[in-house]
Amino acid sequence: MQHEAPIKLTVDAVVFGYAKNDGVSLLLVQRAYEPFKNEWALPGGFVLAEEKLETAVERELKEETGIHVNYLEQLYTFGDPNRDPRQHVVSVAYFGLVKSSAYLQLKASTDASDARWFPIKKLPSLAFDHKKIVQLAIERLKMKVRYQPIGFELLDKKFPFSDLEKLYAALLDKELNRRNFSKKILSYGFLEETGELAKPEGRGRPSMIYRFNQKRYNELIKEGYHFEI
Amino acid sequence: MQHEAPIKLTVDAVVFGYAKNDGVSLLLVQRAYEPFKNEWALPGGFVLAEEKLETAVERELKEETGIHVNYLEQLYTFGDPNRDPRQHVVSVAYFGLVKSSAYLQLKASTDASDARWFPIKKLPSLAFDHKKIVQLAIERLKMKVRYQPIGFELLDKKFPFSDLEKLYAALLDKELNRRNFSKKILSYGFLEETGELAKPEGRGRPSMIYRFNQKRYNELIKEGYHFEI
DNA sequence: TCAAAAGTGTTTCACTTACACCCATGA
DNA sequence: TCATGGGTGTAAGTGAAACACTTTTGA
Repeated sequence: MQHEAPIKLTVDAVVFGYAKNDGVSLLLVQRAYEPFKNEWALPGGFVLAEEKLETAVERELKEETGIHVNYLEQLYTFGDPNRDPRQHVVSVAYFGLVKSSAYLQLKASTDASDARWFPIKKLPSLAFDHKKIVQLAIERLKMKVRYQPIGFELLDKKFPFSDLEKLYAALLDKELNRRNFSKKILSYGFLEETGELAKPEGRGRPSMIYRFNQKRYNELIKEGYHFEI
Repeated sequence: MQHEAPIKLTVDAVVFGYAKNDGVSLLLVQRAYEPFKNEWALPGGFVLAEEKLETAVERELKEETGIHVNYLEQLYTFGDPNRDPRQHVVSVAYFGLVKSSAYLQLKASTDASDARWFPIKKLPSLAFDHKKIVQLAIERLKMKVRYQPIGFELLDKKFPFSDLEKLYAALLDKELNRRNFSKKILSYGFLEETGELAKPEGRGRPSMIYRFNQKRYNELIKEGYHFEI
């Protein structure tokens, strides 16, 4: 057993963003070195000694993309001995979400650079086993959005109601009855009207602007409430 | 950075069993060495070079307890730098279930030895951060039992309907309306009557014996079915 | 023959679903 | 003034919850 290469530990981040035009998108970076040089991959890298896993993810995201996520949870740990051609590398994958504003920011600052958003319907081929990781993350996102208010992490603090509707339609991948969607989600009581109206784009009545009330949501959870779309 | 101790990787197994008298129980081992010598801990240990994580879990379980689980899924990865007093050890925790028969077997074979079942309502204090791991696993078990048929992994192939009822009452930690429970779970169609009757214990009408039809369940899942208690 | 445990029929109520209609805006 | 997108009221259908009753067993 002596002199065997020890198992290495990395983290990878599957970060989703949302914009009305692109739909749900995934943050990818282009690899600068072998293996898989020039291919697209998840942001991530080795965990430093004495470093927390979450810290490692946030550090790598900052370094490689400049992005700060406002939601982060652990996804799954991938440990197949040959997922990295060089040696046994175990990777703890995280699942992150950014608000629309951060989404647009990256788009502006790194145009033609090595970090980019890809709509999840048009993903390039990916390095390592990252395709598998991404698939799992997408499943998780689609499942989770149904019973936890993570949809709001993809929208700005204030958002037109119609955006929320479009986001859910995109995530659940089906058209939903407008009437029933609004009745249901408003009935929970954690959405607040701001009183503002969206400025109309093209024609049609402008949508009302809402805000997610995290405090109210936490109270409801304490009361044993359980929301589901 | 040279000469820093590399991060070590371990696996831990949170294995649950069920018996009518003890309720839901957790499999623990008594540590033979420092640190935490003689304290109770989750079965587990270091991942070998080129070893899959699941293989490592199953190997450690076999070595330390002789138990073979019939359900195993990854739970969470714990990576806090100081969760082990010796050095930075990252542990991938798994969540396992064994059927009643295996449960009773361990009870018989290792009586007064170093592996034992503890009812989850009467757990001893645990080594490392294992208490936290166990809490997460219990939450997962309670959540998951509501929308996935993992309850059957804790019962034998054939079981009296009343056992299923008691198991669910124990897991959900509330009394449930007998009439409605049976109507609901039987309506899904993945439970089969065997035609047998349980031999009565004490007085009262003997319960009918059922069997979980995994094939039928898989079909239902494919059809987009989604069960929930 | 009685208490205990298990099995079953039916009504009530709440919530989802579906449908229809009204309102505000730009072209 | 009309097409488009957004907001709202309500009837019909479906399924869970509650309740009451029957059956089978050992004491």
